[in-house]
Amino acid sequence: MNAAPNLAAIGALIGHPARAVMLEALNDGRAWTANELAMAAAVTAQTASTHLKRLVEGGMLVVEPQGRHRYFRIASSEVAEALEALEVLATRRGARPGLGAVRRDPITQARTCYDHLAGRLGVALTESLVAQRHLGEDDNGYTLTPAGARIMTGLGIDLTAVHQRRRMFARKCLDWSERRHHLGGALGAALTERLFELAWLKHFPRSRAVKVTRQGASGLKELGLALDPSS
Amino acid sequence: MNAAPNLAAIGALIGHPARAVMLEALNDGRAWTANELAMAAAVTAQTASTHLKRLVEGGMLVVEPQGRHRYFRIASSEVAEALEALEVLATRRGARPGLGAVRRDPITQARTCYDHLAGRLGVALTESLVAQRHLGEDDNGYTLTPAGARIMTGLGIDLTAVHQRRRMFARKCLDWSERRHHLGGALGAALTERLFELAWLKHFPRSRAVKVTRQGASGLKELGLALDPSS
DNA sequence: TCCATGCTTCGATCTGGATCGAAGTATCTC
DNA sequence: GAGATACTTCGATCCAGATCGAAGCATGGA
Repeated sequence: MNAAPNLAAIGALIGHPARAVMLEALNDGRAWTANELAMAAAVTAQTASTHLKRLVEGGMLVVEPQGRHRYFRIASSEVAEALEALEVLATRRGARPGLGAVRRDPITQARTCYDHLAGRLGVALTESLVAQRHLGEDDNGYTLTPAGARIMTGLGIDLTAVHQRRRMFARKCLDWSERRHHLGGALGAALTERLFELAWLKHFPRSRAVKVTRQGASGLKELGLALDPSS
Repeated sequence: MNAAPNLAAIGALIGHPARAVMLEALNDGRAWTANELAMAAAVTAQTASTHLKRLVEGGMLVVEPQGRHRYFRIASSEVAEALEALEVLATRRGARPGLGAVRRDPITQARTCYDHLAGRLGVALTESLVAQRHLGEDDNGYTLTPAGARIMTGLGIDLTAVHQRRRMFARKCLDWSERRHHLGGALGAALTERLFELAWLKHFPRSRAVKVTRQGASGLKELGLALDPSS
């Protein structure tokens, strides 16, 4: 049994500029309409339609009709993880944020990587949680300390439900813009979701980029969590 | 900063049939010559040459000249992990081994997935190590028990060196042919390498497929490790 | 040194897939 | 019901990239 034909097919799905833009946009974890994706990719509605059809048939996206609108989103966390792995490679070969430069670009500052927080903010929060000993590190990723469990529960996160999800609990996720780790896995997703629910985070319009709200900044400060990575 | 152009470029590298065959072949962890890869992909040497050049420039492969021969191999474990993540997706959408059928295909039986053992054998050994309590499981992957450490050390594996590698120690790696986990990470790689060194495993010629030698079967049996997954 | 082999480069040919104008279908709003 | 909007399908056009024959360069062996 040879996997190469299907590997090539998946690669080809990702390997076209318009489709890559769409996948990137959808990696904010939200659902987008066909029209929004056409505009994001700077193609006509009919071109977007054929691309989206291929992405759905290829298992990368799922579509939900709501009246005249068709909402597309990434099909699974497996798809997101594969895109993430490719992004790490893509950044290694592409232009990378200068080492010394402080980038002000909203995407590198803070963004959602499907369902968890990435960018400078993602790295900062993660490292802060480690420094405060809310997160430990073991051979395979992060662990949650008793103090960390109290913080999460205090924020309203149901840790039992998080443990029961069929994915890694607390993954060390290599951040493509920072080349350091941010918290992924079920815990990273739960924390990020909760911070959005609390309105401590919100999205820039039509973007993966994320900003910390005023109440978020003060809430995170109270927890002793930093908004900038240590140097 | 938008990552889509580079994402599309990486996808396109993988997304061509001849190149996908080459990447698949190289995922056995060995180095192949340009001619061997041309034959694997059923293209002429000149076509292979242009493809290989693109894969090297794209950071997927590295090349080492040895006299007239040029040996290509996968550039890093990050590349291998990205390919693996895509393979999981690719199998989900492609023809999948029938549930009830017992596949005799050497690739699904046992193969190397870059640097660790996969397929039925990889899953069997992993589950056996878990059943014998040589491996534990935690939130993020596998852990090595004291009994497991004795086994590994007894086999000649330097666990200190394994711990120092900059990658996950003992990863739960979803096997694309079995839809169950096999042992990946630095430990999976070290164990597999050692089993080849001991001549307990050997490759089918020019293939990712792996066979257990007679001494391997008896050595593994002595350790109480199964060659077939439990049902 | 000559011949064989491995590999790369060059240039011409071909094709698969992206693209968009036009048209059609479905849903929404007044 | 009419008009607007969202989206899909159809068909013609175009082009980027794959392909291989030919030629050239590098290495190995007799």
